[in-house]
Amino acid sequence: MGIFSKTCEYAIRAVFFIAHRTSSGGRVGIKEIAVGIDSPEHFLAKILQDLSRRGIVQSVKGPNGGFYIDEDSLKRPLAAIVEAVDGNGIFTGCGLGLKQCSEINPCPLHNEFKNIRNQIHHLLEKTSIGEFKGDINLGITSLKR
Amino acid sequence: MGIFSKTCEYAIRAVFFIAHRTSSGGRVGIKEIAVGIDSPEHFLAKILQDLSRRGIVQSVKGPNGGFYIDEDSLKRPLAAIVEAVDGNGIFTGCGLGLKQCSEINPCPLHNEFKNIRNQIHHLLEKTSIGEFKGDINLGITSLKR
DNA sequence: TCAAATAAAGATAAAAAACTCTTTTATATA
DNA sequence: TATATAAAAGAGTTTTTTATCTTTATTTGA
Repeated sequence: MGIFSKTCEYAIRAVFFIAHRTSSGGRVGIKEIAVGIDSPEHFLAKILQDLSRRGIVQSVKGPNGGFYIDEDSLKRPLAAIVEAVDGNGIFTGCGLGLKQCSEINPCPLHNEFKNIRNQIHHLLEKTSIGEFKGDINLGITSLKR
Repeated sequence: MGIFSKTCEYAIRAVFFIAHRTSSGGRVGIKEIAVGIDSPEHFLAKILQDLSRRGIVQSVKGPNGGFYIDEDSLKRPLAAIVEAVDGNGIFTGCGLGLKQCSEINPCPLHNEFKNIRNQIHHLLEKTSIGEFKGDINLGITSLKR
Protein backbone atom coordinates (compact mmCIF):
# COMPACT_ATOMS: atom_id res chain seq x y z
CA MET A 1 0.00 0.00 0.00
CA GLY A 2 1.33 3.38 -0.92
CA ILE A 3 0.58 6.79 0.47
CA PHE A 4 -2.41 7.09 -1.87
CA SER A 5 -4.96 4.55 -3.11
CA LYS A 6 -4.41 3.05 -6.55
CA THR A 7 -7.38 5.07 -7.75
CA CYS A 8 -5.68 8.24 -6.58
CA GLU A 9 -2.37 7.30 -8.18
CA TYR A 10 -4.12 6.81 -11.51
CA ALA A 11 -5.97 10.08 -11.01
CA ILE A 12 -2.81 12.11 -10.43
CA ARG A 13 -0.95 10.48 -13.30
CA ALA A 14 -3.91 10.98 -15.64
CA VAL A 15 -4.27 14.64 -14.69
CA PHE A 16 -0.55 15.20 -15.31
CA PHE A 17 -0.83 13.41 -18.63
CA ILE A 18 -3.82 15.48 -19.73
CA ALA A 19 -2.17 18.70 -18.61
CA HIS A 20 0.94 17.87 -20.58
CA ARG A 21 -0.81 16.50 -23.63
CA THR A 22 -3.23 19.40 -24.04
CA SER A 23 -0.94 22.21 -22.98
CA SER A 24 -1.08 23.65 -26.48
CA GLY A 25 -4.82 23.18 -26.94
CA GLY A 26 -6.86 20.22 -28.08
CA ARG A 27 -8.20 17.26 -26.22
CA VAL A 28 -7.02 13.77 -25.48
CA GLY A 29 -9.13 10.62 -25.45
CA ILE A 30 -9.43 8.06 -22.69
CA LYS A 31 -7.64 5.35 -24.67
CA GLU A 32 -4.58 7.47 -25.24
CA ILE A 33 -4.49 8.51 -21.59
CA ALA A 34 -4.81 4.92 -20.39
CA VAL A 35 -1.95 3.83 -22.63
CA GLY A 36 0.07 6.89 -21.68
CA ILE A 37 -0.07 6.24 -17.97
CA ASP A 38 -0.36 2.43 -18.16
CA SER A 39 -3.71 2.07 -16.42
CA PRO A 40 -6.85 -0.02 -17.06
CA GLU A 41 -8.92 1.96 -19.53
CA HIS A 42 -12.43 1.45 -18.14
CA PHE A 43 -11.35 1.94 -14.57
CA LEU A 44 -9.64 5.16 -15.51
CA ALA A 45 -12.79 6.24 -17.33
CA LYS A 46 -14.67 6.01 -14.04
CA ILE A 47 -12.05 8.04 -12.27
CA LEU A 48 -12.05 10.77 -14.90
CA GLN A 49 -15.85 10.89 -14.90
CA ASP A 50 -15.62 11.71 -11.25
CA LEU A 51 -12.87 14.29 -11.66
CA SER A 52 -14.87 15.82 -14.47
CA ARG A 53 -18.01 16.10 -12.33
CA ARG A 54 -15.92 17.81 -9.69
CA GLY A 55 -14.48 20.25 -12.19
CA ILE A 56 -10.89 19.12 -11.80
CA VAL A 57 -10.70 18.17 -15.46
CA GLN A 58 -12.94 19.17 -18.36
CA SER A 59 -14.39 16.98 -21.09
CA VAL A 60 -16.48 17.04 -24.26
CA LYS A 61 -18.16 14.12 -25.95
CA GLY A 62 -18.28 13.30 -29.62
CA PRO A 63 -15.81 13.41 -32.48
CA ASN A 64 -12.66 15.30 -31.56
CA GLY A 65 -13.91 15.19 -28.01
CA GLY A 66 -11.88 14.10 -25.03
CA PHE A 67 -10.40 15.49 -21.85
CA TYR A 68 -8.54 18.71 -21.26
CA ILE A 69 -7.75 21.05 -18.41
CA ASP A 70 -8.63 24.72 -18.54
CA GLU A 71 -6.52 27.58 -17.27
CA ASP A 72 -8.29 27.83 -13.93
CA SER A 73 -7.99 24.12 -13.27
CA LEU A 74 -4.28 24.18 -14.07
CA LYS A 75 -3.85 26.56 -11.16
CA ARG A 76 -5.49 24.24 -8.66
CA PRO A 77 -3.27 22.39 -6.21
CA LEU A 78 -2.58 18.68 -6.35
CA ALA A 79 -4.38 18.47 -3.01
CA ALA A 80 -7.63 19.00 -4.92
CA ILE A 81 -7.14 15.72 -6.76
CA VAL A 82 -6.20 13.81 -3.63
CA GLU A 83 -9.13 15.19 -1.65
CA ALA A 84 -11.54 14.43 -4.48
CA VAL A 85 -10.44 10.81 -4.65
CA ASP A 86 -9.17 9.78 -1.21
CA GLY A 87 -10.77 12.44 0.97
CA ASN A 88 -8.76 14.41 3.47
CA GLY A 89 -8.04 11.53 5.85
CA ILE A 90 -4.42 11.50 4.78
CA PHE A 91 -4.06 15.10 5.96
CA THR A 92 -6.05 14.80 9.16
CA GLY A 93 -6.32 11.13 10.17
CA CYS A 94 -4.49 9.54 13.09
CA GLY A 95 -1.49 7.42 12.08
CA LEU A 96 -2.68 4.63 14.35
CA GLY A 97 -6.28 4.80 13.12
CA LEU A 98 -7.79 6.26 16.29
CA LYS A 99 -10.92 8.28 15.63
CA GLN A 100 -10.65 10.49 18.65
CA CYS A 101 -6.93 11.11 18.55
CA SER A 102 -6.28 14.82 19.09
CA GLU A 103 -4.13 17.31 20.94
CA ILE A 104 -5.92 16.61 24.20
CA ASN A 105 -6.26 12.85 23.60
CA PRO A 106 -3.17 12.04 21.56
CA CYS A 107 -1.96 8.64 20.44
CA PRO A 108 1.69 7.85 21.20
CA LEU A 109 2.84 9.06 17.80
CA HIS A 110 0.50 12.00 17.48
CA ASN A 111 3.04 14.79 17.17
CA GLU A 112 5.38 12.88 14.94
CA PHE A 113 2.62 12.03 12.49
CA LYS A 114 1.13 15.49 12.63
CA ASN A 115 4.41 16.81 11.42
CA ILE A 116 4.61 14.37 8.52
CA ARG A 117 0.99 14.85 7.53
CA ASN A 118 1.44 18.59 7.53
CA GLN A 119 4.37 18.25 5.18
CA ILE A 120 2.40 16.09 2.79
CA HIS A 121 -0.44 18.59 2.92
CA HIS A 122 1.89 21.50 2.36
CA LEU A 123 3.58 19.79 -0.57
CA LEU A 124 0.28 19.05 -2.26
CA GLU A 125 -1.13 22.50 -1.57
CA LYS A 126 1.85 24.44 -2.81
CA THR A 127 2.17 22.42 -6.01
CA SER A 128 -0.20 23.23 -8.85
CA ILE A 129 -1.42 20.82 -11.47
CA GLY A 130 0.06 22.92 -14.25
CA GLU A 131 3.57 22.88 -12.87
CA PHE A 132 4.76 19.68 -14.48
CA LYS A 133 3.87 20.23 -18.08
CA GLY A 134 7.42 21.30 -18.89
CA ASP A 135 9.23 18.40 -17.26
CA ILE A 136 6.96 15.87 -18.85
CA ASN A 137 7.28 17.56 -22.23
CA LEU A 138 11.02 17.28 -22.00
CA GLY A 139 10.82 13.64 -21.04
CA ILE A 140 12.48 14.39 -17.72
CA THR A 141 9.84 12.60 -15.73
CA SER A 142 7.79 9.49 -16.26
CA LEU A 143 4.10 8.68 -15.90
CA LYS A 144 4.17 5.03 -16.79
CA ARG A 145 5.84 1.99 -15.25
CA MET B 1 -7.05 5.25 4.05
CA GLY B 2 -4.27 6.08 6.41
CA ILE B 3 -0.52 5.84 6.08
CA PHE B 4 -0.65 2.21 7.25
CA SER B 5 -3.09 -0.61 6.60
CA LYS B 6 -5.67 -1.30 9.29
CA THR B 7 -3.81 -4.50 10.09
CA CYS B 8 -0.68 -2.48 10.71
CA GLU B 9 -2.49 0.05 12.89
CA TYR B 10 -3.81 -2.75 15.07
CA ALA B 11 -0.35 -4.30 15.18
CA ILE B 12 1.34 -1.14 16.41
CA ARG B 13 -1.35 -0.42 18.97
CA ALA B 14 -1.27 -4.00 20.23
CA VAL B 15 2.50 -3.99 20.55
CA PHE B 16 2.36 -0.73 22.50
CA PHE B 17 -0.35 -2.18 24.70
CA ILE B 18 1.59 -5.35 25.41
CA ALA B 19 4.78 -3.41 26.10
CA HIS B 20 2.95 -1.20 28.56
CA ARG B 21 0.90 -3.91 30.19
CA THR B 22 3.79 -6.31 30.76
CA SER B 23 6.48 -3.78 31.56
CA SER B 24 6.72 -5.12 35.10
CA GLY B 25 6.58 -8.78 34.09
CA GLY B 26 3.71 -11.11 33.38
CA ARG B 27 1.71 -11.74 30.27
CA VAL B 28 -1.46 -10.38 28.80
CA GLY B 29 -4.15 -12.36 26.97
CA ILE B 30 -5.59 -11.67 23.57
CA LYS B 31 -9.00 -10.71 24.95
CA GLU B 32 -7.59 -8.05 27.20
CA ILE B 33 -5.44 -6.65 24.40
CA ALA B 34 -8.38 -6.54 21.98
CA VAL B 35 -10.50 -4.65 24.50
CA GLY B 36 -7.58 -2.41 25.42
CA ILE B 37 -6.96 -1.25 21.88
CA ASP B 38 -10.56 -1.58 20.61
CA SER B 39 -9.90 -4.12 17.86
CA PRO B 40 -11.68 -7.28 16.66
CA GLU B 41 -10.38 -10.10 18.83
CA HIS B 42 -9.94 -12.88 16.29
CA PHE B 43 -8.49 -10.63 13.68
CA LEU B 44 -5.97 -9.34 16.17
CA ALA B 45 -5.15 -12.92 17.11
CA LYS B 46 -4.05 -13.53 13.53
CA ILE B 47 -1.91 -10.44 13.55
CA LEU B 48 -0.21 -11.36 16.80
CA GLN B 49 0.39 -14.92 15.61
CA ASP B 50 2.31 -13.40 12.77
CA LEU B 51 4.25 -10.96 14.93
CA SER B 52 5.03 -13.83 17.28
CA ARG B 53 6.38 -16.00 14.47
CA ARG B 54 8.60 -13.13 13.44
CA GLY B 55 9.85 -12.65 16.96
CA ILE B 56 8.48 -9.14 17.40
CA VAL B 57 6.40 -10.27 20.36
CA GLN B 58 6.67 -13.39 22.49
CA SER B 59 3.93 -15.72 23.66
CA VAL B 60 3.25 -18.78 25.76
CA LYS B 61 0.21 -21.01 25.63
CA GLY B 62 -1.75 -22.47 28.48
CA PRO B 63 -2.85 -21.21 31.89
CA ASN B 64 -1.26 -17.90 32.80
CA GLY B 65 -0.07 -17.74 29.24
CA GLY B 66 -0.38 -14.79 26.93
CA PHE B 67 1.75 -12.26 25.12
CA TYR B 68 4.73 -10.28 26.34
CA ILE B 69 7.76 -8.55 24.90
CA ASP B 70 11.26 -9.39 26.01
CA GLU B 71 14.10 -6.97 26.58
CA ASP B 72 15.62 -7.43 23.16
CA SER B 73 12.31 -6.94 21.37
CA LEU B 74 11.65 -3.75 23.32
CA LYS B 75 14.76 -2.31 21.73
CA ARG B 76 13.61 -2.99 18.19
CA PRO B 77 12.40 -0.03 16.14
CA LEU B 78 8.78 0.54 15.18
CA ALA B 79 9.91 0.03 11.60
CA ALA B 80 10.21 -3.68 12.39
CA ILE B 81 6.46 -3.88 13.03
CA VAL B 82 5.58 -1.92 9.93
CA GLU B 83 7.88 -3.95 7.70
CA ALA B 84 6.55 -7.21 9.12
CA VAL B 85 2.96 -6.25 8.37
CA ASP B 86 2.94 -3.85 5.42
CA GLY B 87 6.33 -4.58 3.91
CA ASN B 88 8.75 -1.82 3.05
CA GLY B 89 6.74 -0.30 0.22
CA ILE B 90 5.93 2.70 2.32
CA PHE B 91 9.63 3.45 2.65
CA THR B 92 10.63 2.72 -0.90
CA GLY B 93 7.57 2.81 -3.17
CA CYS B 94 6.82 5.54 -5.70
CA GLY B 95 4.14 7.99 -4.57
CA LEU B 96 2.41 7.66 -7.93
CA GLY B 97 2.62 3.87 -7.96
CA LEU B 98 5.22 3.55 -10.72
CA LYS B 99 7.28 0.38 -10.45
CA GLN B 100 10.30 1.71 -12.24
CA CYS B 101 10.39 5.17 -10.72
CA SER B 102 13.96 5.97 -9.67
CA GLU B 103 16.63 8.64 -9.71
CA ILE B 104 17.27 8.09 -13.40
CA ASN B 105 13.60 7.56 -14.33
CA PRO B 106 11.79 9.76 -11.82
CA CYS B 107 8.07 10.47 -11.61
CA PRO B 108 7.12 14.15 -11.38
CA LEU B 109 7.00 14.04 -7.60
CA HIS B 110 9.95 11.75 -7.05
CA ASN B 111 12.13 14.03 -4.97
CA GLU B 112 9.31 15.43 -2.91
CA PHE B 113 8.07 11.99 -1.97
CA LYS B 114 11.52 10.65 -1.37
CA ASN B 115 11.96 13.31 1.24
CA ILE B 116 8.71 12.46 2.98
CA ARG B 117 9.28 8.73 2.84
CA ASN B 118 12.73 9.16 4.31
CA GLN B 119 11.27 11.09 7.20
CA ILE B 120 8.72 8.39 7.90
CA HIS B 121 11.45 5.79 7.73
CA HIS B 122 13.72 7.78 10.00
CA LEU B 123 10.94 8.35 12.52
CA LEU B 124 10.11 4.66 12.65
CA GLU B 125 13.74 3.59 12.80
CA LYS B 126 14.77 5.95 15.55
CA THR B 127 11.80 5.12 17.74
CA SER B 128 11.94 1.90 19.75
CA ILE B 129 8.98 -0.18 20.81
CA GLY B 130 9.88 0.24 24.47
CA GLU B 131 9.83 4.02 24.41
CA PHE B 132 6.16 4.55 25.08
CA LYS B 133 5.62 2.45 28.16
CA GLY B 134 5.88 5.48 30.41
CA ASP B 135 3.50 7.75 28.55
CA ILE B 136 0.89 5.06 28.31
CA ASN B 137 1.31 4.18 31.95
CA LEU B 138 0.67 7.77 32.91
CA GLY B 139 -2.40 7.93 30.72
CA ILE B 140 -0.79 10.62 28.61
CA THR B 141 -1.50 8.86 25.37
CA SER B 142 -4.35 6.75 24.09
CA LEU B 143 -4.53 3.41 22.29
CA LYS B 144 -8.25 3.14 21.81
CA ARG B 145 -10.80 5.21 19.95
C1' DT C 1 -30.48 14.35 -40.61
C1' DC C 2 -27.70 10.36 -40.25
C1' DA C 3 -23.54 7.96 -38.96
C1' DA C 4 -19.53 7.89 -36.39
C1' DA C 5 -16.98 9.18 -32.42
C1' DT C 6 -16.55 9.81 -27.81
C1' DA C 7 -17.55 10.41 -22.79
C1' DA C 8 -21.13 9.08 -19.18
C1' DA C 9 -23.56 5.80 -16.82
C1' DG C 10 -24.94 1.28 -15.22
C1' DA C 11 -24.20 -3.33 -14.06
C1' DT C 12 -21.18 -6.98 -12.99
C1' DA C 13 -16.88 -9.49 -11.77
C1' DA C 14 -12.41 -10.37 -9.66
C1' DA C 15 -9.04 -9.58 -6.15
C1' DA C 16 -7.58 -8.00 -1.84
C1' DA C 17 -8.34 -6.63 2.83
C1' DA C 18 -10.78 -7.06 6.92
C1' DC C 19 -13.10 -9.88 9.94
C1' DT C 20 -15.27 -14.40 12.16
C1' DC C 21 -15.76 -19.02 13.67
C1' DT C 22 -14.02 -23.71 14.74
C1' DT C 23 -10.54 -27.02 15.73
C1' DT C 24 -5.90 -28.18 17.28
C1' DT C 25 -1.79 -27.83 20.10
C1' DA C 26 0.89 -26.63 24.08
C1' DT C 27 1.20 -25.75 28.99
C1' DA C 28 0.23 -25.42 33.91
C1' DT C 29 -1.52 -27.36 37.85
C1' DA C 30 -4.79 -29.98 40.62
C1' DT D 1 -2.58 -37.96 34.28
C1' DA D 2 -6.79 -35.38 33.52
C1' DT D 3 -8.60 -30.92 33.04
C1' DA D 4 -8.70 -26.26 32.08
C1' DT D 5 -6.55 -22.46 29.83
C1' DA D 6 -4.74 -19.95 26.26
C1' DA D 7 -2.34 -19.31 21.80
C1' DA D 8 -1.84 -21.42 16.98
C1' DA D 9 -3.78 -22.93 12.99
C1' DG D 10 -7.29 -23.68 9.55
C1' DA D 11 -11.26 -22.57 7.07
C1' DG D 12 -14.50 -19.70 6.08
C1' DT D 13 -17.43 -14.93 5.30
C1' DT D 14 -18.01 -10.05 4.46
C1' DT D 15 -16.62 -5.71 2.82
C1' DT D 16 -13.90 -2.75 0.09
C1' DT D 17 -11.09 -1.86 -3.73
C1' DT D 18 -9.89 -2.57 -8.27
C1' DA D 19 -11.21 -3.79 -12.82
C1' DT D 20 -14.32 -5.10 -16.88
C1' DC D 21 -18.16 -5.08 -19.96
C1' DT D 22 -22.37 -3.13 -21.96
C1' DT D 23 -25.54 0.43 -22.90
C1' DT D 24 -26.80 5.33 -23.24
C1' DA D 25 -26.24 10.23 -24.18
C1' DT D 26 -23.92 13.91 -26.53
C1' DT D 27 -21.50 16.04 -30.27
C1' DT D 28 -19.46 16.62 -34.83
C1' DG D 29 -19.49 16.78 -39.47
C1' DA D 30 -20.54 14.52 -43.88
